[in-house]
Order: sequence, then structure tokens, then C-alpha cells
Amino acid sequence: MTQPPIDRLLHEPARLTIATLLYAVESADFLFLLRESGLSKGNLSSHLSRLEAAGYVAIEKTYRGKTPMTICRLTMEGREALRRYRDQLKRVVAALPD
Amino acid sequence: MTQPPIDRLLHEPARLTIATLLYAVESADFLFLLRESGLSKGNLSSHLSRLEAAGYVAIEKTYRGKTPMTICRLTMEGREALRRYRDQLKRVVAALPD
DNA sequence: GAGACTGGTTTGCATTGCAAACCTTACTAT
DNA sequence: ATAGTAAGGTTTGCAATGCAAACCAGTCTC
Repeated sequence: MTQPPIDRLLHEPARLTIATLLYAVESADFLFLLRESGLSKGNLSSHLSRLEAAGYVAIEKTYRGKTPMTICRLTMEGREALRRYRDQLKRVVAALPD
Repeated sequence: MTQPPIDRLLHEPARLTIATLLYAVESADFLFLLRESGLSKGNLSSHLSRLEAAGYVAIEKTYRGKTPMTICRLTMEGREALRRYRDQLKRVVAALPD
């Protein structure tokens, strides 16, 4: 056996959750992700930043009326990465006993 | 969506590799794990310690002739944990798109 | 304008993963 | 004897992480 390749960025459950949520939609705002992910605000914010730094997520800050709104989308790269991770994970599961 | 339960100890690829290797056998020594896992010695040593601290692995230090030998086994708890993790991972994969 | 709320970001900190450096014992050569 | 090397691991040092508490800017209410 050897170490299987795995995308460590998406291997973190919190970020996988975010990516999966974003995969299903064209875009989502911070509060939607906050509700759906169950993460704390700080956590969500920092994981989003990391996904953005990796080019997986695009973040746009705008306003809904007078209150700020952060809109997040999964980039093409992010979508491909999620599919790749899914395949990597499938291989990991397949290599597990039983 | 909410955060799925996942065993963080086994979620680390290095430790999952170790556990999987040990699952297949009754016991294995350090050098076997070293070769098969592809981990560095230091890494293998510290991950084994963490698995031992969690009760997943039992470690016995003995001698092969005159040279020290570290024998590792997956405990029943460790075996159950690995099966549980496999099931958790299956659910994660199933929840992923496509 | 004091206080509270909204929508986030930053800070502080304990935990991690990693490999380089180290340790101990045994063997070998000089 | 002693210097050097190898085997079998463990410990150390450090950068990177995950997390939530604390913070901040703008808005609304009283």
C-alpha cells in the first residue's frame, strides 16, 4: 500500500460541506451557507477564504438594500476539484475492508 | 445539510492507511508498516502513538534476536472504528453530487 | 445618541502533521 | 579499546490548521 492521493483542502469536512452545498447551486450567500452548513460564522468565513485562495470559490461582496451580502460560487476549478475528490474518496472506500 | 459525523482520527490519510494495513493481519511490526505505508519513521511512530492513545492499536515492544521490534495490532475497538469509519465515508460519498 | 442587531472578519490559542535530529543498542573495522 | 556505521525507533521544532470568542462597521430602534 502507499499513500493515496487526496485533496487535503476538500478532505476537511467543513470545506467539503461548503463545496457540496455550492455545487448544487449557481451561487449562494453567506447566510445561506451559515444556516445549511451548521458552521460558526468565523469558521465559515475562514474556510471560504481558504477555498477562495485555492481558486475553488469566487466571492463577491455586494449589498442587499443596505446590508452587506457575500455571494459565493464554486468556480469551474472548484467543481472539477469536487468531482475529483469524490472519485478519490470512492477509491479509498473501495480499498477499505469488506 | 449539516456536518456529518466522522472519526477525525481515521480521517487522517496516514492513520487510515495504518489501520487498513493492520486490519488485514493479526499483527505487524514497525518495519512492515514503514515499508507498506510509505510514511517516514517519525510520522509512523507518532501516528501509531495516537492510535494507541485512542485504544485503536495495541503496541508491544519486544526483540527479534537482539534487535528491538515493535509489534502492532488493531484492537477490537480499532477494528470496529475502522468499519464505522468506512460506513461514514460511504455515506459521505453517497451524499456527493453525481 | 445609546443600545442592539446584521453580516461578517480577525485574533488567540491549542492541536496537528511532518521530517530532521536525536537516542540506544548492536555490530564491524582498526 | 575505540571509532564508525547501521537498525529501530522516539523526540523536537516548527509551520500550518481548526475553532470560536472577540471584534468591527454599518444600520435600525428607542
